[in-house]
Amino acid sequence: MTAPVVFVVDDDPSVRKSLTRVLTSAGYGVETFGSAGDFMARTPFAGPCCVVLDVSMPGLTGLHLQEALVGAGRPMPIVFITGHGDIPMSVQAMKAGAVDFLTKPFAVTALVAAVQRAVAKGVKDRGEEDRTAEARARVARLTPRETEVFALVVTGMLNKQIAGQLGVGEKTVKVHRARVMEKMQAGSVAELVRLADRAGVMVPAPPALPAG
Amino acid sequence: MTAPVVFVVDDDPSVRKSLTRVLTSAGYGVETFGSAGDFMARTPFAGPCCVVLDVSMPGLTGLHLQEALVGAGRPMPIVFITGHGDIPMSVQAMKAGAVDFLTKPFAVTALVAAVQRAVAKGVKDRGEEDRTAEARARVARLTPRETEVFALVVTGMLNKQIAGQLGVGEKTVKVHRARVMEKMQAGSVAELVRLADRAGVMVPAPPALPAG
DNA sequence: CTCTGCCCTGCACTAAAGTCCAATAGCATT
DNA sequence: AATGCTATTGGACTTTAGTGCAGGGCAGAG
Repeated sequence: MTAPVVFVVDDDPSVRKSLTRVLTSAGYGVETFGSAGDFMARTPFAGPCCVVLDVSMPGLTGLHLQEALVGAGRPMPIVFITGHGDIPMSVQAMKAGAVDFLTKPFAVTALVAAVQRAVAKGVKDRGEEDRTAEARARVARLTPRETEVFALVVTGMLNKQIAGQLGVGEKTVKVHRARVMEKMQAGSVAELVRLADRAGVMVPAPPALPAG
Repeated sequence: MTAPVVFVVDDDPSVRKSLTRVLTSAGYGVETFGSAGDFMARTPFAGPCCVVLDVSMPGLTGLHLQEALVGAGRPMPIVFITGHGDIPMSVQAMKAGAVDFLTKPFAVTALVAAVQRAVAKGVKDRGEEDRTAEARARVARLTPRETEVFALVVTGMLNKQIAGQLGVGEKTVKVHRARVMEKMQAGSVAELVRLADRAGVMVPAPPALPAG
């Protein structure tokens, strides 16, 4: 059981030092960075973690780093700290998903509490993402036809109806369906439906009828 | 097609007047209130709407009103405006779900844009809530036994397994199951699963085996 | 050309789910 | 006692889903 890691990003060495002391004594692992760029260069961390970030820094600001992390598909829970922030800045940060936005001087307990919430959120979000990614990965292994059948099955349609919709025999649907269950590693329709919803599977538009 | 309504809550009559002018010309219906209490007393509005709220008011503040609305099970999207706010205040508001937090003086376009986002969010959230409430209402109509069967069906278990789990005959399960489908107005297992997930149905703990 | 992957299908059969009709029984309310 | 809701089950039967084995066609890679 490794302790959660807090990444401190601040251009002021004395702030880094004091935050390190506080967070370490609170039981967290701590890594410090002097600029947003330095942090972005770090290898993505897989375990429980969060970022404590100074909003105003030379070069990439904290808000920019926040955007960059999201843009890089590497979203992380962020606790902002600032000495000279303003309301629009804090609002933007919160809109972009920040966990908290503290102004100096702040109580140590407030920071630790925020970090704790951030780590918890990170773990939760990571779990969600992982499961969604796994579901999508499985969907990606389906052949085009299997994907179509999959989408219709989770609609609740009968094999017969699916067959009609796709213009193939019912038997064919059964075969595809069996493969879908296997590839999606679903033991039941219920599981299949949940996997579909998680992966965001959409029903394909039904083809125009050839004529009544 | 009625226009969305914006509820303006501000203790300053001149602000109410100018906001009314701006929002009306932007195509919104507007109702103004001089205090949080006045607004709480209003009959809940069913259509698309949002609140434009001054944070600092005598009596109940904007932040308190925000809490009160949530506490009353009547959450509404809120756009805060303030002349003398601070960062902690804005952060608290955003954490509590505010759509935006504008400081005076603000651009009219910024307000209108925020209101538009708020109304959109309100419509979306309302829809979600309605559907969840509907699902729960249906679940509430189930008898205890039906509820158990329901919970197990959406797990993906076979009738035979459910029968074993509940200690009844497979036939009995079929009967309950049919009633569940009817009462839940589900046309397929897929729909049933989605209703269950939306209503937050949990699987009951399996009874201890009588002995291996 | 062969091999492989994808798509389509038929037949036969088992298992599971859904649908009627009908009946018994406990429990609570009226 | 009568009525109504819930829970339970049986029997008979139809419809679906799932499985195994068999085949065919088509297109791209080697």
